[in-house]
Amino acid sequence: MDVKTVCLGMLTDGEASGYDLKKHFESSFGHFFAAGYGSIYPALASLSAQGYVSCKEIPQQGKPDRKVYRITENGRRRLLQELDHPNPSHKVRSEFLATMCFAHLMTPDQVQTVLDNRITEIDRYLTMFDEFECTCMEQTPNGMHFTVGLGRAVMSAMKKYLEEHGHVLLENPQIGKRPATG
Amino acid sequence: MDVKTVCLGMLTDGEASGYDLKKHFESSFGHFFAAGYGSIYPALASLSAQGYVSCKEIPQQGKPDRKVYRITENGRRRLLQELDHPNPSHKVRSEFLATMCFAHLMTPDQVQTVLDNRITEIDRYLTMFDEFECTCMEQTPNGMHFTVGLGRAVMSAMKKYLEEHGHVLLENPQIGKRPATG
DNA sequence: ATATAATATATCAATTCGATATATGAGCGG
DNA sequence: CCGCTCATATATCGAATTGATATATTATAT
Repeated sequence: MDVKTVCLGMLTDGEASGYDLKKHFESSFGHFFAAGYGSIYPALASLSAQGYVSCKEIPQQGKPDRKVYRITENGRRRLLQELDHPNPSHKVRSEFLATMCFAHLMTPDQVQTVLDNRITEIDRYLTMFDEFECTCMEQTPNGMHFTVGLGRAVMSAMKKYLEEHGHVLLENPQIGKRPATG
Repeated sequence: MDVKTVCLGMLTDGEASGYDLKKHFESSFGHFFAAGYGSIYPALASLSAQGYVSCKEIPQQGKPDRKVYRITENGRRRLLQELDHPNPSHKVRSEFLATMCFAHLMTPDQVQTVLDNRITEIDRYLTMFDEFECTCMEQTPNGMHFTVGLGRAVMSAMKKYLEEHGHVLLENPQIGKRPATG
């Protein structure tokens, strides 16, 4: 399950350009599967070369031609194959938590700032989730509601934990400790 | 904050080889910052070339020489610089959630298997967290306890959500739906 | 006896990230 | 009306990362 497969899945909802897909990656998929142009455009080119999507070029003045992609029957079959994996991964890459591991090397002010900013970001996500539920259509698949709900549950738990336990990182600041490790 | 910086941080706890660091990445850091040999060894080589760590080669018979790295004063300064970023990222890359977005294209059996396997994996993490708290020393920095606690809070919330809402993905299976998108 | 796991380092192709380049129209403030 | 930012739209590129594989030996389990 790479960017290619997620693009393919998004195209089951109807034809779209790379630019359109990027907006999906930013909004509904943003909290668990980010992708930039540097991944999306090569993905679409590759899918097209493999015959999993067809491409319709719509000329525009000023802007580059708009390339609209549509999933093919082969693409649909390929997607079902990719979805048939029993144990898909769920990975976190957190510079935030990595930073907090070394809070004892930072000043309390630095730590507090990082904690505050994380909570602000979580609030941004929670707002985004609310907006999604307000603006989405009835035919929006269950899976989208499910992932947004899970995002909300996880983000809320994280916020609560930060508010309740963040203070332990501010206690006994020990900068410059460990004068002789060996 | 890349693998290089995290390695540098780990080395503030004492000297270690790439192999040793890999074990840290698998255990205490595993749930929020995974890294494989393909990242760790080049990172250590680069840190060494930049003078942020020193390297002591210990010959061994049979196995390759054990290379033990130690953080230098320059490295310590560099680490503090890297830690001085107010808004470190926290990113999720979830093939699991991406798959669940397309649950309506899968059979209920397939979806159930994926959900079950995710819960099993969460339980593995929760066990790992318990073991960490049992086996860690008194001088273990607050930050490590904090990140493990946050991991536990987040994983528990996720498990609860899966148990309470997973069933919505099994309702109205609509495989082969959308016969004419255009 | 055979297979697997642990110790230990290293490389490589494929993938992804993050920034940048290009080109234009719309809207807004000074 | 000039300049600024934002939105539209595609594309590339170096750097970082992933995941697999190679090598070599000993210890443990089947």
